[in-house]
Amino acid sequence: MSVELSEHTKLWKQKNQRYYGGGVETMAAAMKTPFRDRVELFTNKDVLKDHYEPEEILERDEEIDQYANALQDVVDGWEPDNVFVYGKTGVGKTAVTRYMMDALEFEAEEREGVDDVVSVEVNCHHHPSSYQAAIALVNELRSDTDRDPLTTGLSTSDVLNALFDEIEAREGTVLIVLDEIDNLGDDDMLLYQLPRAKTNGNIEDSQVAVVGISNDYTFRNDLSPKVQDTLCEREIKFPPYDANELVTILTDRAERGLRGDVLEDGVIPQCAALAARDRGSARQAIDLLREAVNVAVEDGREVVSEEDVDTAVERVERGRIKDSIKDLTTHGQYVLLAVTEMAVSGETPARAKELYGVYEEVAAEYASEPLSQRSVHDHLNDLSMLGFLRQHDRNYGRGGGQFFEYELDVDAQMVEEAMADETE
DNA sequence: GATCCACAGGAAATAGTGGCTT
DNA sequence: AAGCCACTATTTCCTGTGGATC
Repeated sequence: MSVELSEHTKLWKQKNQRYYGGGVETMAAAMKTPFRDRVELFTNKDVLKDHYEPEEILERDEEIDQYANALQDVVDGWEPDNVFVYGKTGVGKTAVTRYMMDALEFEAEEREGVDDVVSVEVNCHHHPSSYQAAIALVNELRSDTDRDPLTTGLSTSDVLNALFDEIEAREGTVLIVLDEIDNLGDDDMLLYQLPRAKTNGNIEDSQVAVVGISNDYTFRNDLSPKVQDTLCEREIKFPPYDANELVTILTDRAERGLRGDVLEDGVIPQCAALAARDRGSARQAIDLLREAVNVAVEDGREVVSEEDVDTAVERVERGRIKDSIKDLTTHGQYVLLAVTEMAVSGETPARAKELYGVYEEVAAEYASEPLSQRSVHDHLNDLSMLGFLRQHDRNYGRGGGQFFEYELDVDAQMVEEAMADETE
């Protein structure tokens, strides 16, 4: 009986034969490794990664002007306005804000008679309540001193007082940047307290301004009116990038991060067009470009073609789904699986009641007590918000009543793959 | 125009986690 | 160790709602 040997097993056997057969001196010389020679297309990989911060901001001149206008008071030595920045993900809000903060700190240093400026940034995605964000702010402010960081367990007022103390100790202008501020939901406490710290006498020697960054414009309307007025003294809107702007950005990144001759002419325009049509996000466009290059590299080719972009689209989408599935609670995942199962057997759109039955089976498969219907409702709602599901409002009146039907809004196969990795 | 279906989703209560203070 | 405190995920109970039907 003969077994078909894999490519790598054959190589391994050959190596052993050559070495133990005495043909070569060392193991290394006999070795033919599974690693291939491949041509390096990147000159700097970081430039195309998510966390890369561009040193130059492109195609956002108008927004930078508006920003500078809003913060001019700081440079002139006045109490600054609070700023509310909004726009979808990947349109440069955070990058421009960081750039402005650096510029501001520098400018304040240069000018005579202007107080020092300090900026602290906290991402509310990781600290999704006023309380937690306040703690993070204190720790951020303490990070360049030798004071111990705060942990949870303190009462709200203790945390606030600690925060005011830190701000006061700076004796200058403190700009508090709250990124992804919509994650605070309707928890106003911090947003209410900070702008009023001065009038309430919590702070005397320093000045505070809040810069709120939000993906979601409706967040502004959810705030209580009092907070809305103070927080949104200045509003700066970041529109999505159009295809031309994305071409500029991608061209710049390609020049910094790739060898000169690796992209076919159509690649950058195609990435730009796809991203512009979808969300107008620079991050998305750059992800596409990077993955397209990776596809070519893995294939051992030296030139990136437009077909590689098509493959990249699928990969990026898959990665996105995988990441957000990871963030779901286990029961959120089961509910999603239930919908996926029904979608595969062609039973969607389905109403919550039907889905609940399938969900119970899924939970049983994972030896988990099923949650109540009410909770599954909430999970279905969450999944719709996150873009996994689409909700259809149905109303058949007296005979049928009002209810929702749900269907999958992403590729069923991708969900199954991602879930398989997740629950292994 | 009143009625009523079949839910959606709000409110309050509960259980459980993790960490600080005394 | 006991007592707080904040926070999350969940359950139970219950009110609200749009529009087809009476």
